[in-house]
Parts: sequence; C-alpha cells; structure tokens
Amino acid sequence: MAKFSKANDCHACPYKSYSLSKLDKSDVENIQNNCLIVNFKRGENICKQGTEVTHALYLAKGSVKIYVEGNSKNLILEIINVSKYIGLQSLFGSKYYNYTVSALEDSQICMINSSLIIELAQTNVGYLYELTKTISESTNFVYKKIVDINQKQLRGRLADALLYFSEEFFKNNTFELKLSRRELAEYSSMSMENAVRVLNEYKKDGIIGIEGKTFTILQPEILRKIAELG
Amino acid sequence: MAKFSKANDCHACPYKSYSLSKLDKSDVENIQNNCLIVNFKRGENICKQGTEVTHALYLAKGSVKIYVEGNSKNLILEIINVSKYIGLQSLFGSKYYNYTVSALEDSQICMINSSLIIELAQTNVGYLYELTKTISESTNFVYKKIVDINQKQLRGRLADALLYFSEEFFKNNTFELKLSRRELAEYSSMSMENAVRVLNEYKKDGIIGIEGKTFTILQPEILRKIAELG
DNA sequence: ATGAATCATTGTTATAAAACAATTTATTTT
DNA sequence: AAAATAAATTGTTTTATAACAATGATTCAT
Repeated sequence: MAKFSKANDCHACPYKSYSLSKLDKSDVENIQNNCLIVNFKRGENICKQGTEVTHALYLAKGSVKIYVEGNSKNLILEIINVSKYIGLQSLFGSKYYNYTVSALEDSQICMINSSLIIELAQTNVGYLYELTKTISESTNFVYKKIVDINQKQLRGRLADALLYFSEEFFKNNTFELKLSRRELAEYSSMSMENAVRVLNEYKKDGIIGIEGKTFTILQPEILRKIAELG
Repeated sequence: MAKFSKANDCHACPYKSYSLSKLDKSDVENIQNNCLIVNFKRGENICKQGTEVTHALYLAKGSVKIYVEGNSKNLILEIINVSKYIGLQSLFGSKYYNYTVSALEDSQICMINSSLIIELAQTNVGYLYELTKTISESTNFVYKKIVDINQKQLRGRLADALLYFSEEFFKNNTFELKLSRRELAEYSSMSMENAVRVLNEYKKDGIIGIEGKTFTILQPEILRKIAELG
C-alpha cells in the first residue's frame, strides 16, 4: 500500500488550495493536524466506487483519472491535475463514491477527515463558496461530457478529446498524455482498437502528430470541424 | 409569452424551498420583492442552452425536463418536480446555460435575480450549504446517468428509466408519465422507434402494463435483472 | 537478462441500434 | 366537424462500432 506522512505546513505549501485563504489561521492548522499525505503510484486506487466517503481528497502532486466502472468497460469522466480537490460533491451529496479515482502518475493526495471539512464548510461561508464553485464547475464539465459522448460519433469524440487536452488541459499544441491508448479510448467512450485506428487516421491525414504518448495538434481547425460535425 | 406576476408571500407559500428556513426574515422578504412568478405552458422553454444565466429558477408548480441539445437529437438528463431549484450549478459555475429547461406540464417558476441569490449565498452559510447539497445531489445524479447510458444497451437503459420513475420519482408501481414516447426515448438515449418497440416487448412479456401514458410495473424483479445485466 | 504480461496495431466479422418507410392513431387548429 | 399536424407503431434496411483475431512492440517483474 501507499506510503503516508503527516502534513507539516499547509500554509507554506506551494500546492495549497486557494480556498484555504478563506479560512482562519486556526482552521488551517486544524486541517493540517487532521491531514494525511498519502503517496500513490501509477495505477493505484485513491478511492473506489461503492465505498464510503470518509475523507476529502486534495491532489497535491501528480495527476489522476476519475472514472466510472461498468460491468465490462470503464468510462473516464475527468482527468485532474495538481492543486485541486477531487470529487467534492461526494462530501455533500452522498454517502458512497459513485466513481473510482486512480493515479495516472506518482501522485500525492492530502486526505482530510470529511467531517472536519463539512464542519468548516458549515461555519465559513467564504470557504464553502469556493468549494461550491468547484463542484459547480465539475458538474458543468460532466454535462459537456455527456453531450459529447452521446451526440457525436467516434471521430468527433476523439477530436473533442484531443482539442480539450491541447486547448484547455495542457494549453499547448504539443503535449505528453499520461493516458494509455486504452485509457484514451475510455475517456472518449470507444473501444481501444477504434481509438488507435482513428488516431492513426488523423496522423496519416496530417491533422495530428504522434510520437508514442506525445501528441501534436497540427491542424486544429480541421479537428474542430470534425468535432463540430460529430 | 408566459404570464407573470409578483410574488406576494413566500413565507406562507406551501411550495417554498426548505433552504429559505436558513435565511433571516428580511432576506426572505428581499427574495420576495425580487421574485417574478412566471407561468409556462407545456413545451415552453424556461431557459435555453447557450444563453446567459441571469436568474435563479425555482420550480413552484408543475414539472420540467432538463435536456441538452445536440445537432440532431436531444438527451433529457433529469425530470424535476415541484419545490426544487433548477440548475443551481449554473449560478456558481458558469455564465451560460449548458442545457435547456422546458415545461412538461403547465408550470410555475419563481425567477430571482441571480446576483441576489449569490449575494445571499455569500453571506448566509446555512443557506449556501443547502444549495450546495442540492448541486451535489444533482451532480451525483448525472454521474449515475452517464454510466447508465454508456454501459448499458437499449433494454437495460429503458428498464433503468422505468425503475427510476416507479421507485424513486413517483414512488408507485403505477404512474402517469408526463413524457411522450419521443421524450422517454430522449431520456433513455435511444431512437423513438426503439423505445416503442422495447416498451411493447415488455408489455407482451407481462413485465409492465401500458395504458397510454400510464405505466404499471408488474414484475420489478425481472426489470431489475434486465437493468443489471445491461 | 529473460520470460510474462500488457500495450499497440491492423484486418475481419458480427451486431446493436439508428435510419428509413409506411400505416394507424391521437391531438390540435381552423 | 373537418382538415391538418403530430405521435405511435411495426417492419425492413443500413451502418457505426464493438468484438474477435493475430502479430509485433514495450514494459514489467523475477
């Protein structure tokens, strides 16, 4: 299992959440004293669909995938990078996780007792407001996702994914994706074989460049057209 | 366009939101004075995907559908009944609606300036906490939805929908659905023809009874098995 | 270092579900 | 009440995409 340690100085942490600035010094110390920093290797589960929600999860280092497990196939809903809470809606809306989170690379998670976060949220409106904004954004993200995978077919979905990574996630035409082909397929809701096929189609057509896990968007306008038309 | 009137006594309203109990009397009066009650007929749009979020929407009477519009087909995400806020995540997470809401029957919506609700949320932690719970529940609902429509096929999806209506929404074996066949199809993410086909299949097999828009779940265990197996 | 295991790739086949078509039944509208 | 429009139904065809299969390339563990 993963190595863990106690938090020592949240205030000085370069990866700390902006929401902490809305709390009193003593509240931050309270979080610090009730925070466990846990290290996860690529592939390890951080929380598991169906289990009880006991901690707030804050991603301090690395990146993770949030996915829902079906009978046979998974669907990756969101990739998350450093300095973000993961799945806050589970703290306020339900007793059990309805998704699994696992590490895409070696990652560090701050685990804080959920009861403490709820208590702080119920007494610090500025703090809760920040958390609520995060939850709302994540809800909006899933709404977009549900449209993409429902209304578009293969090529459009994959184009959507590539554009999202380049324009919103990495904000760069060239990016090194932490996902395997199977994971990229699970992100775009298709079989791994078809993900590979369409990727190589785009490569052959000079729309993207592929070098292992490094992708380059060569013709974003064409990709955008494909994404629009579905 | 829809008829509208001013709110006159939110405090005495039998359909009022529980969250109002977390506000001071003066704040409730403030809402009341800034609240427009608008009547919508079946089919009328209450808010439209792509437009700016200017009001909080509270469903005081009737029922509505929340759906996302694609190029050719729509997907209904959620059906909402009286005494609930609609799409709160849009107040805190984004400037534009990423879904459309329209009335399933003649309905009454309280429209409150979004800036007022945000102001109250930023100063009343108990109130915001209630709103946050609602947003979180709706996020969890969409998570479940995205799994259903992704992992299951026709029969499983429709079984899911029927079970949800009978067990969670109407809490009754017999219920009169406000949805047309096309809308039921859009709720279960399939073509209208296939929705009809599968419904009649279930009827022929004695799993459900259909009388126009009135459905009766005759063999919930079998339906549940179908929903589980996909 | 070497075998095991997973990943990536390409071609082929099978199938679930949409699209199309045509008819019947309800609902509006004038 | 009649005409017009939309909804529901059933059968047939087409198609997008998963599933299967077979091979080569990487990565991983011992």
